[in-house]
Amino acid sequence: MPIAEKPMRADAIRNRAKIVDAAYEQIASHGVDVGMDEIATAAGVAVGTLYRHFPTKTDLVAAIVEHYVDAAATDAEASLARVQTGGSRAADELVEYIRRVGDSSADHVAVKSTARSLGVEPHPDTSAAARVEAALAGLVVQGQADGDIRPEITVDDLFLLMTTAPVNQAVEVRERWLQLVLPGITTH
Amino acid sequence: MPIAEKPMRADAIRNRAKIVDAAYEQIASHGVDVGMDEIATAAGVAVGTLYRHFPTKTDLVAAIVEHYVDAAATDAEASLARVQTGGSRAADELVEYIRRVGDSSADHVAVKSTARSLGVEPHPDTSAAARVEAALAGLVVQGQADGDIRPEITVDDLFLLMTTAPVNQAVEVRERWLQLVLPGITTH
Amino acid sequence: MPIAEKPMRADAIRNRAKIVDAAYEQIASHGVDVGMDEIATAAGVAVGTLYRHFPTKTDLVAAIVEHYVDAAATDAEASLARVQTGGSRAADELVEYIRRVGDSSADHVAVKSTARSLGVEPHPDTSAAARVEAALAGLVVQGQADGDIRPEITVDDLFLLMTTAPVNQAVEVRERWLQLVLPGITTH
Amino acid sequence: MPIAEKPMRADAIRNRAKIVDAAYEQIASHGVDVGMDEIATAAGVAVGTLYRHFPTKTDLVAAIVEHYVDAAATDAEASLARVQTGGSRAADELVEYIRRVGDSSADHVAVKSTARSLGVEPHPDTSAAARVEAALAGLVVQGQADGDIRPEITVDDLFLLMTTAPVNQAVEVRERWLQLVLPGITTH
DNA sequence: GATGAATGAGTGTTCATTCAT
DNA sequence: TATGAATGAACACTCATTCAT
Repeated sequence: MPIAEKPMRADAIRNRAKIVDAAYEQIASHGVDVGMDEIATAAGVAVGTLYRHFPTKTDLVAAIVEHYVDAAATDAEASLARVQTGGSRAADELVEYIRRVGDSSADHVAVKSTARSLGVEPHPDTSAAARVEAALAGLVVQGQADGDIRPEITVDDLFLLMTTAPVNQAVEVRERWLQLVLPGITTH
Repeated sequence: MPIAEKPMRADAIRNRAKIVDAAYEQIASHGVDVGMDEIATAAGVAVGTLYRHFPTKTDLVAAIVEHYVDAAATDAEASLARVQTGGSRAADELVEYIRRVGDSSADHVAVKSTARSLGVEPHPDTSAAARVEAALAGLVVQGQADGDIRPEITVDDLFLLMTTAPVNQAVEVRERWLQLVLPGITTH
Repeated sequence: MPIAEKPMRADAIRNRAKIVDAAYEQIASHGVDVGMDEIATAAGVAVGTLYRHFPTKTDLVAAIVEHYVDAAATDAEASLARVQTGGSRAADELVEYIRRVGDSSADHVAVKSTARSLGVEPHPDTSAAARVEAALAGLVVQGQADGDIRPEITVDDLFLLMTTAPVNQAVEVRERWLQLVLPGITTH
Repeated sequence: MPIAEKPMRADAIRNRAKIVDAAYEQIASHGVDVGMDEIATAAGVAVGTLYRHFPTKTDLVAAIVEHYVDAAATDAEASLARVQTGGSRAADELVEYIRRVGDSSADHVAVKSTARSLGVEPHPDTSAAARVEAALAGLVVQGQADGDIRPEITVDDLFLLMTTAPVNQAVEVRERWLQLVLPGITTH
């Protein structure tokens, strides 16, 4: 039963979003070591405001990761939906999904390493993470029912592979990695 | 025409070794951002000494990486030797080698990311790196001749996988990763 | 079109002044090599504050020099004013001015050499420097019209002498130097 | 009555000379802040050797200054000799001497400021300084007897002017300075 | 609530000097 | 005695965080 939180003021919400976006952008393009001032400037607010929303740099990064996971969750759910409506095959969606996750991280080099370097848990117990898990589970089960995915594969296996994907490398490298890794997942 | 380098003094050699060891240890356990002072203290020398041996933090990290690659090279050559003397099967040695590399890095969390974060080339054109490459090439060729390794596999593929191995995870996780990845390399 | 600069906060202005004063004092009495920390302490602020106002030691010294030149400009203009209102003779004012500049620098040994050693231009194209030049030019012209100043003397000549004055010596020495140098400027 | 000092070994003397030369060169061209290591390297010895000869950087600089004063002394004595043999007029020699001192320092920018910045007395009580003084005294007296030099001028006056000469400026500037300063010394 | 000035511990690095070889 | 490796205090500068306005 959630504690009733006073709703944020409209401009505070707007600021929060601006900050997360700017921080994402800055950290992605200049690495974890961008200063808080730089992030604040990029977000068009003062440092103080930034600290009002995120008491710690770590908190800010955690928010970014959550943001990122959230997008991934929405993506995964869309994949599952396409399968469930008969629009496509589960295994194909799974492969495409892994590829897309790698691609999107690739544009934003440092986010993952950032998260780790600041001790942010890779899989925070967010609802977003849970949503990814649920959607992928759906795809795996269906893929196995189709006989396309190896029966012993679990969602954790997929997480393991995705968290070790060579995100900050050229497309060809990422594609080659996918080809190397696929036989361990699929049945053919 | 050999370059006439004056041999280092005995104590200087000892210090250099102490420094590399301590730096390895410190960076591995506390991340790249350990201070040079901390490293020096851990090595039992003064900062100045550290800087006499490595004019820059980057130089120090490069030396550590080289040290690490060197060990990996010796290991790979031993594997190849065992195969060439008929002592064991190339594919088996390859798998074991990958596992060992993961194990050894595992104790020392951050070294690889460290190297990258400081702009140290992952594969500096060291003789050590060349040695690893040569030995692994030998294993791959033999494994393919044996029909154990997929014909399209190259040494670069192995590097790709090894550099994305989940080094900083528990044994079981690393083992699971190996099982997921193996089908992409071997023929069975 | 005036550049819209947000006015500094009152306390920031106060701090800036405190810093310039303290830096002047410290550098003057202990030489250029006083640490920034020492200057900060003397100013009663933390180093960070010092760096917020002057991003570089060189910037700080430049500010000090400007401060100093500014005072000299005001002084020179006062001299010229006295002459123009008929209150005194141009040549006398000139001599007194040179003496005063020597005196004021004398308390603060190293400022000039400091400026030079940090690569700060001796005559930055500040309005202050221009003001000194204009006022001295006025005095020189009038002194020549009076027949007191040698006709070939220029403002640059005065600068040359003033920048070579023995600022860090005892009064008597400085006075003797003035007597040695005067015949080259005046007609008697 | 000097204490009998054990004569230096031949190679020690050679080293001392090499060091002073190298130090002169280095400090002149790179400023006071050249490291002792750099000086030692330039002199072809190890730092330890340098420190055996000069226990302190200040001592080394003092030695350089003495070296410089020594050359100036020889020069001054030659001037005096030319006057005494009737070869030239004292006042002319004096002016030329001042010009030469400025010139020679000019090649070696930082030496004087160096000396001062390290707290080396400008007129160490060396025999060399005494020789300069004696020779200049001879020139002054003769110049005054000739009616060319103002009667109130002393050797100290000359020192005062020479130590304030704009040594590190272009020839034209130095020449202009000389013209400005001459009327204070001569009778015409 | 937002601002941005102030804080101060910490960083990598230098260099005069000492001392074991 | 000469060597050059070791020392360590000092330096200019940074940046996450706090707090007066």
